[in-house]
Amino acid sequence: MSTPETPRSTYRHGDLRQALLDAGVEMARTGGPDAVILREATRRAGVSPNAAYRHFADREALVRAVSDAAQGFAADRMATALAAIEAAGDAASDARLRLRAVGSGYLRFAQEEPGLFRTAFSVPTDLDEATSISKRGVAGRTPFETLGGVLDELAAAGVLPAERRQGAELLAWSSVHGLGMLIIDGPLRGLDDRTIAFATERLLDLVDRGI
Amino acid sequence: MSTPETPRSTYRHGDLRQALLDAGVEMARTGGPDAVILREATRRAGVSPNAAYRHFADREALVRAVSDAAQGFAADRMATALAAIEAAGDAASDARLRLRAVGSGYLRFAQEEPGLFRTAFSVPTDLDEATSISKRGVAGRTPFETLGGVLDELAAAGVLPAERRQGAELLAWSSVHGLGMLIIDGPLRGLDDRTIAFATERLLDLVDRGI
DNA sequence: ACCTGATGTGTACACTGTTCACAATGTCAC
DNA sequence: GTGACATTGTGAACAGTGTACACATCAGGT
Repeated sequence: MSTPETPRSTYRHGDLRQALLDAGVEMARTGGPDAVILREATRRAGVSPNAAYRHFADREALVRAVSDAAQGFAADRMATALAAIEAAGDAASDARLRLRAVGSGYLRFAQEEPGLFRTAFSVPTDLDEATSISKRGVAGRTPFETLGGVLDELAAAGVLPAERRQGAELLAWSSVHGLGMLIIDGPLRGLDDRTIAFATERLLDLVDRGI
Repeated sequence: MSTPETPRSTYRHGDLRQALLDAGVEMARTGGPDAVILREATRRAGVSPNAAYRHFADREALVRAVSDAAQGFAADRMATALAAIEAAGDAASDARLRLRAVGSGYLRFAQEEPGLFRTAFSVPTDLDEATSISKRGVAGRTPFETLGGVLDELAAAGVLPAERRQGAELLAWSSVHGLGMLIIDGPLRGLDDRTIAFATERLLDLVDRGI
């Protein structure tokens, strides 16, 4: 598991940065940000420990890069959840369904990939970086932008009063994010899937009523 | 800062467990759970590194103890916020005000003591331990119990429909907790106090409408 | 063919958590 | 009292971590 694929004949690695990032993602997947360990990443890449410093200033920089990648994965999960919704009813109820989809995609990601979720969302980042390219999923949007898009739809459909649109990301995100954290390593940890699914539905109800 | 108070003449320390816990709390206050470092705690207590193992199985056990203590502090903050509310109106609006107080106490704690907040609420604990004695504040209640009490008042006053009372802790807690995490080291980190206060009020509005 | 910058290596240091054998002390039965 | 025993603290040691410094190796432009 921690052995390099092949001893590598060339002096240069080729794409060490990416290799370190990939290794970091795998470690984060199993143990969250604290499990991202620099030396182990270099070991998996089949390279000496210090080689990492040619690509990342320090361990924290690596963890941040992993965090960005993890946010991209989260964005993907949200996007697929969105794509699964077929528009049928009027614009208003469609928009509401889509907000729910975003929330449940986010929470499913938390449940299925707790390590990556924690790495994505509990590593310090500033708000002005919430739209940075490195956090984008394959669809080209960050989680923050994905949520924002759905809120725009809600506002356009008249469900969300215009004066409440600004900053609404914050509220929706807070609620859902909080449940995610509590499920992962808060007091709700280890509850069975049915209970979690139920809690998710009720939380989405709350947001739907309160937003 | 990291030197023992006095070189200690007796072989026995006297109350090493508490001394280690206190040191741990101070470290957590400045840097969160990761900053709780076992050797440093023993250093501050003026004792050899291994002495800690007579009182805590390993570092994780120490961190958990610090986490419990931090939850006690959070409970205190919530209790004082509650105490500041003077009952004036009818039972219904009183109960709603008290729920807001609990939420804003929780969030104030997050803002003023981010390190302790993270230590309190992002260290794995099971739900059945949410009422453990070690997490109690000076008023004798854990944060979970404090919230539960106010929700009982809401239900009694008829604001919260009885069929929605069960599990309501989860919803309220999730929302507020999420905002706390986002403020501390999520994308909202470093926002000014006014913005945070505004976000808090809006989030409490959401909970008030949606619970 | 050389120079230069980029990338990887080797050695080394301070620090961490943790284990093992051992020392000092309190406590309790007799 | 006086041992025996359990409790609590010590010392030396080990593996593992992040990181700095000097050095080696190479790719590409002149």
